Amino acid sequence: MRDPLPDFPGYSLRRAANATAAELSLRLAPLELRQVDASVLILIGENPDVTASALGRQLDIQRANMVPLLKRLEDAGLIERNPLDGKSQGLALTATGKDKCKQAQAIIEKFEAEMLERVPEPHRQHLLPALYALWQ
Amino acid sequence: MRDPLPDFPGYSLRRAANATAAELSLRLAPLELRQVDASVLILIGENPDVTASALGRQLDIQRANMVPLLKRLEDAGLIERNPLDGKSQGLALTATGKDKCKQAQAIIEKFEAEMLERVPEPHRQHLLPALYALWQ
DNA sequence: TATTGTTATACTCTATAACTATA
DNA sequence: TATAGTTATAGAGTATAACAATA
Repeated sequence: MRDPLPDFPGYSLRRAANATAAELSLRLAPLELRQVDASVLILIGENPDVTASALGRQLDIQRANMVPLLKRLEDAGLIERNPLDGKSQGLALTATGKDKCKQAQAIIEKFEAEMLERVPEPHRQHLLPALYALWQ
Repeated sequence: MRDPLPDFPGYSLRRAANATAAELSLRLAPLELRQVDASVLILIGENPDVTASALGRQLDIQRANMVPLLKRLEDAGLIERNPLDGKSQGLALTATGKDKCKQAQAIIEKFEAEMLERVPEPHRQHLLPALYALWQ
């Protein structure tokens, strides 16, 4: 079939994102974590006592949608909430959460490395800076 | 906030894809087309008498999900169906569809050019080949 | 036996509006 | 007055299973 679409960087960007996201999801499935769960765990791990609102802003997730997401992580025993003042609550990883987060990071780092290996050498080092420029 | 995520190519890939897709959607909105609608119109334009199933395979869209998509385009008067045999139907652009497709292509090409301009010069030419390697 | 087009449905993800309580 | 957390809900987008008709 004649298909001019893959020559559009925007189209290939979407297809590449879909393909890699699908694969990472499969690899995280044994941990019973979605990608966004792993992202949240990593951010909480790096920023103890971060609030749900701040996480949402950083990850481009609406406050309202953080509620069920954090509830799932809390119900799974991975995070805990500590009141900072009367209205804010700081998030932190539990011991189980820290362990799960480490496992997720190992999977992600392996995945990222393998992903980069698929990119032909001359282009490899340019991928991250190019992508970065498109959303930062 | 400490955030190691943007240094993961896979994460930046997803963020870049989301950001650019959101912008292209805004630009296509005046035509009352979604991105996938534009993709379908372009493919039909390049491949007269293509079938719904073949389109789905090319675009990674399930047969079942092509039905409401094509119905919308047909109801909008952009495509028409011609029986190829007893069970397959060839798709083609109507005159209105050809016009709409041209407008969409103009918007997309302008968008793609502006998107590439945002990528610093030394990285620009490497983006498409790098992305291509990740999903093809 | 495989494929096309289709229906129905469920599930996830996301967006929006509204409400309360507090800073 | 702005912000944090929450609830409820609606809309996309996608996945799955099943079916009839035809190749």
